[in-house]
Amino acid sequence: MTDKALALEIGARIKGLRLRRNRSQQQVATAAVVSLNVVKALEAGKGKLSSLIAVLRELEVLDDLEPFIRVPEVSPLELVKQQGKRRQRASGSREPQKSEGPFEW
Amino acid sequence: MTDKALALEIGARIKGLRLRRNRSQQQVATAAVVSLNVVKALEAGKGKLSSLIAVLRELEVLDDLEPFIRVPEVSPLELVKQQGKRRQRASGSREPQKSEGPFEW
DNA sequence: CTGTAGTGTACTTATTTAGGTATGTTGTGG
DNA sequence: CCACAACATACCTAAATAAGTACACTACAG
Repeated sequence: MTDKALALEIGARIKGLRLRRNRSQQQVATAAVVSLNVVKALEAGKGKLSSLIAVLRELEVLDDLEPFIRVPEVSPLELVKQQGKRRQRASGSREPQKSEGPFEW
Repeated sequence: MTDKALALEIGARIKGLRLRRNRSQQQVATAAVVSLNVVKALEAGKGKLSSLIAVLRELEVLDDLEPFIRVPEVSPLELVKQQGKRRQRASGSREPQKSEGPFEW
């Protein structure tokens, strides 16, 4: 699925949620404190991240995004194994940009 | 949690995912076919929806968004009960938008 | 400790989005 | 069938983002 197609899917989902609640674009826009154009744009797969958040909050579906937000907690015990230091920057290799790097664990 | 705070959380999540894979902002930007500035913006909670999708795809976490995309399927049986018609517009109430409570002088 | 890649901040210009408004089409209730 | 709210499309101006480039700071490998 292309990026564009996914954006359209998200827009369709927003529209579906809105209709399920039987609310007009104008009502949602007003409640989310954005313009009517913003709601139309989002339902067309366009717009800013901040606009998306505002509308999703109004539609009360922000919880569905938490599985993404959630960070796999690392126990304090694991932190010790990591010497209590978390990576703040990438690389670590002195060889500059080796574009493709396998992701092993 | 405010919209702004949530946007920052998402940005932090993106950065965390990137570092977990030990990839630089430039590497992710190039792979996602966006500019370095876009990755920086996203990690700061800003940017467009299309940019977010491109970067999340590159980080291979688009699957985490599916629980949101997923539409609660309605069985064909339920469709019959709904007379096979799905709402295409909101309202249904003949009472127009009661914009603001009565305006008193 | 040192050199440097990675990152944050900042600026310019091009493109996109936001807000406001206007007009035409159509789903829907009555 | 009819009236009208809901929606789509379009245009304008302002604001924000995207892309490119530059520079200062610092985590971190050696």
